[in-house]
Amino acid sequence: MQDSSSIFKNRLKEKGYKLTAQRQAVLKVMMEHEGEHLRPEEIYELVKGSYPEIGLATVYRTLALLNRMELVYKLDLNDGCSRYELSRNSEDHWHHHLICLKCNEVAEMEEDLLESLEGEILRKKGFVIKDHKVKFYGYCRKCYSKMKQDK
Amino acid sequence: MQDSSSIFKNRLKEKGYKLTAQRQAVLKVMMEHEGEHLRPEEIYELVKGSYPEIGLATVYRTLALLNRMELVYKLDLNDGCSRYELSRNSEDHWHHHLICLKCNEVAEMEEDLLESLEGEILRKKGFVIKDHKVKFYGYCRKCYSKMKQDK
DNA sequence: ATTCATGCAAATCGTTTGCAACCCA
DNA sequence: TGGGTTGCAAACGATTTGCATGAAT
Repeated sequence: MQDSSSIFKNRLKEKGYKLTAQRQAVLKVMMEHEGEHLRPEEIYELVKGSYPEIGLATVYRTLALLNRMELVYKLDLNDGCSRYELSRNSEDHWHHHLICLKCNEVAEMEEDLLESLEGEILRKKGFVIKDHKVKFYGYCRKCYSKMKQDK
Repeated sequence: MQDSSSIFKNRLKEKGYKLTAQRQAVLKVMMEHEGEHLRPEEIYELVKGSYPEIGLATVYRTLALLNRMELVYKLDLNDGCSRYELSRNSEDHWHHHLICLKCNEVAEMEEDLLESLEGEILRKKGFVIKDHKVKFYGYCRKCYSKMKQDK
């Protein structure tokens, strides 16, 4: 079993790309924040902790690279910017996000309850699914009970 | 049963907003292109057919207004811009999009196969779902059979 | 030594906003 | 008449790019 950073090294070598301190620093930040949905700007600030000279453009370029290598996952929560998170492993492509309309918190569901749906889509539409993104908008437990109370 | 433009007139009146030629022109374009996923820029060009003096900012403002009134639906296909489509009716919030990774065509699925999933999420997470957006990425029938052939 | 990567600043893209003129109710 | 609405241009925020320098192989 390999961790993200050794996978990264291997894939860089494969493609003839270089392993730089900046690239390692970005990946390290992503690994230290597994499960979070970070904006490029935030990642930039965090990386500056261990590598102060880094430029924002490099962060963008590195995130795009990590995304192509499936080490991070790019997501769009419809809040005007893109967000990145470490992928748990490259096999799992299930990302269910529960977005609270009240407090804007983003919770996750890992479960792949959509599998039966994929079979149905293949049968009905002949469409072969490789990935999906699912977002649910609503009210989280906390906000929902507060809303009932206030009423 | 009311059509979109009479709903629009009523809701504008309700809120003390005004019915202008520009607003009518934008809605007309959206109605003439039901089922399509148009970019604001495209909508702008189309509206100029019947209303050449219109400004792009007005198109944006009108689309935001129509979206708030649930007469159009804003979607994000992760291609770097937002897209709008006429909503069939304000009750249905199910928008399943099948996005082909080969030809980029966007097909739709209307069916609300996710309903049982919503019950489960409520039970497990206490999260009350008001809306959801589901995107499936893969290969459409046409591209998939072409790929098998070419191989 | 070569080639790729970086930092910076300028450029770009989609979108929003300030404002004076305009026009529906 | 008066307040919402428009068109224009300028402002905006996120992201990308050109380029000379710097670093990894």
